[in-house]
Amino acid sequence: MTATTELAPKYDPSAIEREVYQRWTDAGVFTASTQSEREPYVIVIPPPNVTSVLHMGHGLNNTLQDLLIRFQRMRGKEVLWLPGTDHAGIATQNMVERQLAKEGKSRHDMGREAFVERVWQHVHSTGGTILEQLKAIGSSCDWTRTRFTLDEQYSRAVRSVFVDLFHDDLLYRGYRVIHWCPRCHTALSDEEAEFRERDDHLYYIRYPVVDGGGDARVIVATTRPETMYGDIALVHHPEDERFHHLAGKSVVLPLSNVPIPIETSTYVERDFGTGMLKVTPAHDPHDFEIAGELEGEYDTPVVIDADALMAHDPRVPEAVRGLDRDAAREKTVELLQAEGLLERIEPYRHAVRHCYRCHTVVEPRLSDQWFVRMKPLAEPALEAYRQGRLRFVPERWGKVYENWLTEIRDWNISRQLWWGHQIPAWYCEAEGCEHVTVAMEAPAACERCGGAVRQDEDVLDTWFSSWLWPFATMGWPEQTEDLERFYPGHTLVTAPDIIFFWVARMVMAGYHFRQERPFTTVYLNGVVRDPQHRAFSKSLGNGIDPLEVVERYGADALRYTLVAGAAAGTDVILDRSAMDGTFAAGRNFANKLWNMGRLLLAAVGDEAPPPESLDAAQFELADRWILSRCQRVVTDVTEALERFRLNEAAGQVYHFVWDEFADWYLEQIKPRLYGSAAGGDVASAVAVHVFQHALRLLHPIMPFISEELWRHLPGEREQHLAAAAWPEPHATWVDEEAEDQFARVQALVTAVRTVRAEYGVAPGTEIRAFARPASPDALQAFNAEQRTIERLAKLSHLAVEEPPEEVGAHQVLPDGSSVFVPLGDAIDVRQECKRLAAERDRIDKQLSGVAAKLANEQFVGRAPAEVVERERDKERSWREQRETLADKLRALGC
RNA sequence: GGGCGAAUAGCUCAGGGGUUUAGAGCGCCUGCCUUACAAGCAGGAAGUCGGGGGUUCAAAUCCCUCUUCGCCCACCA
Repeated sequence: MTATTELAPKYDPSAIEREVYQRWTDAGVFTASTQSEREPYVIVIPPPNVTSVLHMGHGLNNTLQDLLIRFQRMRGKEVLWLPGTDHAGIATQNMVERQLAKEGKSRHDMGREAFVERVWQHVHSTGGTILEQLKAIGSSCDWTRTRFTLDEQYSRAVRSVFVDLFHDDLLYRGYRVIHWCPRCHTALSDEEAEFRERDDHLYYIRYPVVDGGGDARVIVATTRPETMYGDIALVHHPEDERFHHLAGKSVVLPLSNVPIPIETSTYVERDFGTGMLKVTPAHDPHDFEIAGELEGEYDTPVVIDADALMAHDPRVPEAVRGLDRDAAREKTVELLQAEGLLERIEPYRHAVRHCYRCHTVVEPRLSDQWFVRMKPLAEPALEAYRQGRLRFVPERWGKVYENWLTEIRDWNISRQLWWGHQIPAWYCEAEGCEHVTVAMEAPAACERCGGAVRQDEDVLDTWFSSWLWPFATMGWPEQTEDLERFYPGHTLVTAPDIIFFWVARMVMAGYHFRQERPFTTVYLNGVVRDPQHRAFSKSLGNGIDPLEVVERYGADALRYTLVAGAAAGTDVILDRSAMDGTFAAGRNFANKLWNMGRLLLAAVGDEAPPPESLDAAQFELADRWILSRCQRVVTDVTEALERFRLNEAAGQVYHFVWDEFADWYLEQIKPRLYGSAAGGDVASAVAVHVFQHALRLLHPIMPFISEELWRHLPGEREQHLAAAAWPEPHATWVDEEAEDQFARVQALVTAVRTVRAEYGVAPGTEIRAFARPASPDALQAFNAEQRTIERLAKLSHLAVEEPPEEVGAHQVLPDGSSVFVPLGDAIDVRQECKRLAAERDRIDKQLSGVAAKLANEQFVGRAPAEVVERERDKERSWREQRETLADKLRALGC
């Protein structure tokens, strides 16, 4: 017999988690094989930033992935959960630049090579921390396949994609206005420039009309007066009659004193501002487009530089040159006012684009960048969704995906950074030859003229490497065994905020480069928030560190809380100021499991035969009941997991294990286990069997404690639970009769307990009870389980017969049976009368409700027969209860 | 401007046309240190399911509308 002392009375997760994890990795449980015959199941991790540390969002996301992975592994799939990290261009570069700033240096002081070397150092020293932290929450990734988006092999994949797209004319170099972060000093894609509401002003500026006679003015409303020095024209809608008298005229650009023409454009909204718009092609993407459509040649004066400082340009007044854009705005307004050219200023709230990394207001900037032509790539990705080959859970996110792909615009992939994949394009430096060589490796010379070449200094958008993650991690473009075996994958688990950045683009890349979707289901987990529904963030300090939770409550408690608290795709609210309350359910549950394990270890021998090997005739009602319940729970939990109803699965195991197995079954079999009743071997065999099933069902959610208990219990302990088989329901053990009968036993025991509690019968006092069964089934149940009932309800005597004429308490059971507990002097007759009268009134209310329903011909005529029948049963039950109560009241002489 | 989601017990949330009397965890109240577990056991209180209207024999559930929160998208400068 295994000594109980092996397990401490309180579960201490920190004492076992590390070792358990070590045993899994030692045994290679997480390593996927390309050789097995099993069906594959693949998840690629959303690669966290290489320098990041684990936060609760990762905790939730990876717990869910691990749950699915462990579930499928136990179901016999050849499972691959591929881990890795992302080089995170802007984020990582910014981080290292901040370090340099503390040393009083900038990356420009060091030069590109030294800076990149420095970033690598940083990555090597701190990078990968997050992967270690994932182990602490139990993530069963295949660590032999860890990848990084800047690995040499991965870089080849990225370059290869660039070259392929270029040759397919899906990639081009374009000169246009893009989003520029003046702080990060790089271009951003549309997705990376996030809109944020901002309180601003609308400035109404007077532009004097050239030869307009006297003081003719055109008034233009703008939010950005400082860009006016770059104006090349004013435009109004061609059908706007208010301005027809100005046809062919020009205005003087105030402060710059250059004439600019008045033109027309259908782009202009007549109702906004004054109906006249200033065109600043270098500093507004739409103005750039308008300018392109205007007749004639126009310059595109650049009046704001890369640092968002005003240019030293003749158009810019001297007093404004070199000011940053905000100061320039103030100064410009001041100058306009001085010249009487400012009509008025109105408060104005609008959405302004900000850098998604540093939240600086983005500056539109005219420049050369590389773009991916997205429309053709989006087609198959859209088709896949519309034809149901790609599924979203919850479904509503599919519409978000579809909408974005439908409205898709070209993707700017150039970043003016040093950290990342340098663009594999080489420009010819020979005079007059403007040829661009795009190739996997540096060409020795220009492929057209043989002149010297210079590589594009920019790097690629981080997402231009991560969109290849599902296959570049498997060795693509080489045709590897992994690729053969594990692509396409199956489920992607991620947060909805990167549907555009990542999910949609992976689908596009998957179809374009592999002619196959990268996964079939996208499960979107929610966002972790605080009780005010604010997302966790460092600046707010409202976050909870998952590792602190692991330390205090254990990884399983963390996982249980996250899984049980996250219905498909809904946000998870966690309260930092109430850690104990937040994680209590998981921690308490783990402790409960632990103690159930202790009980079984103490009571059960070193061997427990499978219940099938026992003589079924020896099974008592409780045995048949728990075995039957167990089969149903296996079915329900399996189905819930298959349907991604993860929180329901968690709830089902929890309630089965705690409310049914522990509170009823284990309590019921104690006399048998302790030898005071016969049938101990049957009880322990059934108990171990059911508990083992529960541990299997629980393992994907709470891997550590389930594995540790599994190891101690008799059974297949030589095998890791992580690699054990998922249970199959045994239809032959489903026993509805036993479930019904045991439900009656439970009801009767509960009724007596209620009486004891309500009438304050001392816990030690044994009492008598008289049951009046409502049906032969009920009678059979009471008779069969008389001893169980007596024990669990602390009865000295249970009689299934007419109760004596005595004062006592009366309880009605759900099936209409009733129980009477004589209480003699313990009862206060007047109090009891009051209590019973209140009870009678309540029943009358119910009764009249049901009666009214049944009197309604519409209901009886139209509702399904079973519903009507149920109502009839209800009425019968209430009526009986009513009569019984009336008897009781009479007996008491109320 | 368009779209999506949420509003259910003190708190955090499930549920989703008829399932006895709407559920869970935490918290609260009462009684118990019953030899697996006080991180426990037993019992209990607590909700007119955000407001209003509608469809239906039947609405927390479906439809409309309003209010309040949150999110996403968007070229009226």
